[in-house]
Amino acid sequence: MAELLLKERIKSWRASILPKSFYLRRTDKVAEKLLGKVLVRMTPEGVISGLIVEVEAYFGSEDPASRARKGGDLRRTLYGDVGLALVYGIHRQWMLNVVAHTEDEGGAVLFRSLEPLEGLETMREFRRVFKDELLTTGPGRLTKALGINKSFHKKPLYVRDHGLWIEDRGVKLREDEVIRGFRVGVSEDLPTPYRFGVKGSPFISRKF
DNA sequence: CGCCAGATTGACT
DNA sequence: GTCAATCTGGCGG
Repeated sequence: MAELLLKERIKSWRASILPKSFYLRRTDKVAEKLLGKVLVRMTPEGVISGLIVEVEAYFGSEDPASRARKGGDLRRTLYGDVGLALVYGIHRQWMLNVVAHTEDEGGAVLFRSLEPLEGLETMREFRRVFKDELLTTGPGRLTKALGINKSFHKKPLYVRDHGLWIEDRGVKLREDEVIRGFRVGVSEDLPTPYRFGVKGSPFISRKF
């Protein structure tokens, strides 16, 4: 299969931040639409960014793998305002999600893998690895590479104020360039696959 | 405060 | 392939 690098398709003059309304629709639809968008982090060291090549959709309490099942703040956040970051820790890694769902529903999209775009030197510093394929391929790896931690929890990603946002730089994916699979690492999944990836990207975290 | 499950990673056989 | 490090959040007491 031919390798697909999304950075070669960037039309940077069209860069625009994704508005809050982008996240107010079915969680799986948002997940699919996030592929090819750019996750941007502004740090004192400069801009760090990556193209989104792999995501997963998680729903509300009816989803056996959803953190909504846990109750507490995670559940409240999943059912709350869309467009906010949802950050939580597991096995000493930070997981980055964005809250996305229709009215009265709960749901969020997990960022699983990026194609590194800007600030690779800083990423290597944060990650302490030197192979580009290992910088941002995995949910725990990408948060570390971008310097994302719990302080971003519940921060809106549709404004630049907090140094973390998502942009559209005009990268378009055809329907046949998106692959689906079952979610990674969950003990109990739904009968429908809710993992989405860019077909042919060398920056997918694990084989579909 | 203690217990425990967990959307992972990296080291090692 | 196996496996454990090491930490967060929720919940019971």
